[in-house]
Amino acid sequence: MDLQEAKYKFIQEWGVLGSSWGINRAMAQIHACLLLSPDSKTTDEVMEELKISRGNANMNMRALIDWGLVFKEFKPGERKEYFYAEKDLWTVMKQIAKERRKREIVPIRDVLAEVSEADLDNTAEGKEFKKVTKDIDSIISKFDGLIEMASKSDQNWFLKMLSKLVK
Amino acid sequence: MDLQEAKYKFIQEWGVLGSSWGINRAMAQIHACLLLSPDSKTTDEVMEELKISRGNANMNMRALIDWGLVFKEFKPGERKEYFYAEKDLWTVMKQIAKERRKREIVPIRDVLAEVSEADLDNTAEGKEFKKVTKDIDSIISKFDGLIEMASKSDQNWFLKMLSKLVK
DNA sequence: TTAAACTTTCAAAACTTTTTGAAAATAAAA
DNA sequence: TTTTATTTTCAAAAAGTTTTGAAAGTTTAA
Repeated sequence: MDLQEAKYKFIQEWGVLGSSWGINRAMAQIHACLLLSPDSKTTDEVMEELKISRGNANMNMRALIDWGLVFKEFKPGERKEYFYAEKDLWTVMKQIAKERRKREIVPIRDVLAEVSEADLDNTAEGKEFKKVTKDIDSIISKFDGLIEMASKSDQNWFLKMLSKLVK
Repeated sequence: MDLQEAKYKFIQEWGVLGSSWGINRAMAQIHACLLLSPDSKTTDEVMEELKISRGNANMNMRALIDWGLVFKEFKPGERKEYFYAEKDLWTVMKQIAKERRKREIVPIRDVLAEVSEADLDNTAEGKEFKKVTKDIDSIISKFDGLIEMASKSDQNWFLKMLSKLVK
């Protein structure tokens, strides 16, 4: 297997993985493509490498910038914009965690807080509802705390902790 | 807010959350519906509560059984099948982690192992490829180890650890 | 200015996933 | 048996998502 083939395989699989995490295929593939590239790339280069349209490339590149995973760069004497990915994987993980926290944890916790105010009667159903939602909130709040800690910690804190834990 | 309204809100939001985790809305909603119910429910009851078709209910109920999150029950003298959800959230989390490991971690690790065999030349691109894929595998292998540990541990091990960690 | 290079937008098309519902299969009762 | 209750399947429809590409917008250079 040569580099081109290896790159192709990895990019494809990164796209598949992205899809099962609610990130669209093109976005994940652009991310993989930039991650693997030693230099920053233009929209045209990405379009060419992934065989996608300009609109698609532009849209998802901007989503990646929005997620804090990709940055723009301007080269002197060049009119085109260049893009490069955050390479430190600890930082990448932190960014993704932060972003998902905002999109997923905050909304569900809001709903949990809202329904905890509900005026439930003392039926079996009411009790079960209270118990289950309380349990869920307790777990989610732990993850939330973990993400907050991770966001603030500067080193590879979480990864180092994981290493120790897993041995 | 009364119980019905609170249940409705929670079920809807659980469906939304599921979607961004690659679990389809109906499957997540059925799960929520059974989680909240003190008793097991028939397909018809679930169809009625969530306003979904028989085919949809049947299909997703079976997917939940497949994931090990829901079980069938037969009641004496009754022909209908009853379904109930695993209520212990630690067990639910373990099951989900196991299932996702199989579907996501294993395939990407297979590809990473495959491409690590690639015969890369000593270019900047080749070096970057090696570095990035090695980094990713190292992180994924830590998560993989964590999930394996969690699957084997019987108590609320992970949640307790999280509690200590987060304070 | 104007023209050229480039980026952004967005409606329509292509594609993917989910849902429906009726028919087929299965199981239990009469 | 035959009938009835129930579950399963699956093709087609609906819904949702992603992608395209051409037109509009923006920026820079001449």
